[in-house]
Amino acid sequence: MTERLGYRDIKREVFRRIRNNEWGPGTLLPGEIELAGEFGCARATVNRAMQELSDDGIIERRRKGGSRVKLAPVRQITFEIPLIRTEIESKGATYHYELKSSSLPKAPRWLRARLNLIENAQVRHVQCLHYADGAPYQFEDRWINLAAVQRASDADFSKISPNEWLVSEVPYTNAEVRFSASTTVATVAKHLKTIIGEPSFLAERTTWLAETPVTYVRFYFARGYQMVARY
Amino acid sequence: MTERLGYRDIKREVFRRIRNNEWGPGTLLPGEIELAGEFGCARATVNRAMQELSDDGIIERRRKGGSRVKLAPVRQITFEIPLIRTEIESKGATYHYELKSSSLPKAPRWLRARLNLIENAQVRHVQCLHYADGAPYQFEDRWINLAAVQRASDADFSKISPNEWLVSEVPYTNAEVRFSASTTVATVAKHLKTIIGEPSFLAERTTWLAETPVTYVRFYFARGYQMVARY
DNA sequence: ACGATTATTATGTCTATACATAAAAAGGAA
DNA sequence: TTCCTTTTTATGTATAGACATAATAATCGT
Repeated sequence: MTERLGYRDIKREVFRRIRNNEWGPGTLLPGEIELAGEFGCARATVNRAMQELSDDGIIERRRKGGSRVKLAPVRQITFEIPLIRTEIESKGATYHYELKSSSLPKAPRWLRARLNLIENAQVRHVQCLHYADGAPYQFEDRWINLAAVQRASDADFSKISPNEWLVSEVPYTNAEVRFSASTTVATVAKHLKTIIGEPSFLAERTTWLAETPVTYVRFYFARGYQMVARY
Repeated sequence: MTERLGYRDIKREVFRRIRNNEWGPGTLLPGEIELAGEFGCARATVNRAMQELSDDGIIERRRKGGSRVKLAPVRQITFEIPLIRTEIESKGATYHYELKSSSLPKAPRWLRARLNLIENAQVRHVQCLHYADGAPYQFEDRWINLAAVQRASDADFSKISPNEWLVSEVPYTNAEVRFSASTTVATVAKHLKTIIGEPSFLAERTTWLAETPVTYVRFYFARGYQMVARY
């Protein structure tokens, strides 16, 4: 008696054939009913396997057209974006946080443009530093739109970072992230204890709650930082 | 008569309640049977919705424990990594490619260590440049393990980039990608026409076909490059 | 030959039912 | 109490059957 196959087995086997070039790029794959016959399972089981392969960007599926192996594998990388604290602690390092400055200015013009704020809009501006094993790891330069998160005006960021505070206050947001290589400027160099002019990995994030702009933040990483992903 | 609800509707509605803080972080959600009752559909339909919310990192599910809203929304960013040519052309720019150097050296020590190659392993080393609207866009510095891809030894990279050639030769691979901010060195500056010492966005990719190391490549991006993602 | 209509077909999704499995909860022995 | 075993339960997965839907293929009238 043969083993009973689950959708994972089928997914694995179909992927194996694709990887071994038994089914090369562009090949029209057997239909779900045919595969179900071969593997001795229900069509729904094959369907789930193929659906996931499609989600993973391995195959392309069209009604009536059938499934075929993707020609140009527009492969996708997925990065998990944890809290800085989690990231540091998961490396086995000790996390430590320090508030550097905090103010309630009117939003400067460039920020108003970026977040689409009205003139005279008030924001909270916070700068802070995240340490790993006592060494500066990331400098956070954040602007919070008070019209979106009123409680941010009197929140105490000396113990908890604005990052973590916001996650607990406004958990589910849309965001745009930009990664780039920047030149370290004096203010950042002072905190990260790096040299002015050196390359620094920069992550910028703009966040909305539905349509309302919530926050814009720049994360400057210490020298040598690498963002890693596997797929 | 009420509309018939599909798993997308249920997923949307559950997510809406989470976002509106009706179900805050950590909340234990109703069980699948209960939700199926509320929405008037089969448990399998609710199951699919919840499964996807779990994949998206919105909720956490455990057998017997039930589903709960994630405390720290470890949301994930997905970058699409198209071919450079596709990336450039999708911006409406004209793509142009130029081979800069090509050789068949023995793998240097650092590469052997990285790809876990035997001593005296032969590799193909290719340097080339990708242009957008005539301006240097990305410098590609690639090493191909000939033991994994023999045809790479006499492939002609003067017309087609090693990137595209490899995609058609070795379709589905595992890869590790590292992004960082690097200092522009002389050789790269010469090709990208930037200044030595300037920050440059660097992407490194190591690729395996099953267990066999296939290629290691460095992509140096021109000044001002940003990698963008939304979620 | 050509355009419009109709038939066919592979995937998309839902349902009801069943059993599997991990993990919490309850119970029992020491 | 503490540790071990048993029960319970929510999710995980498989199945057969049904209908929906999009897109191709076939047909038909001109």
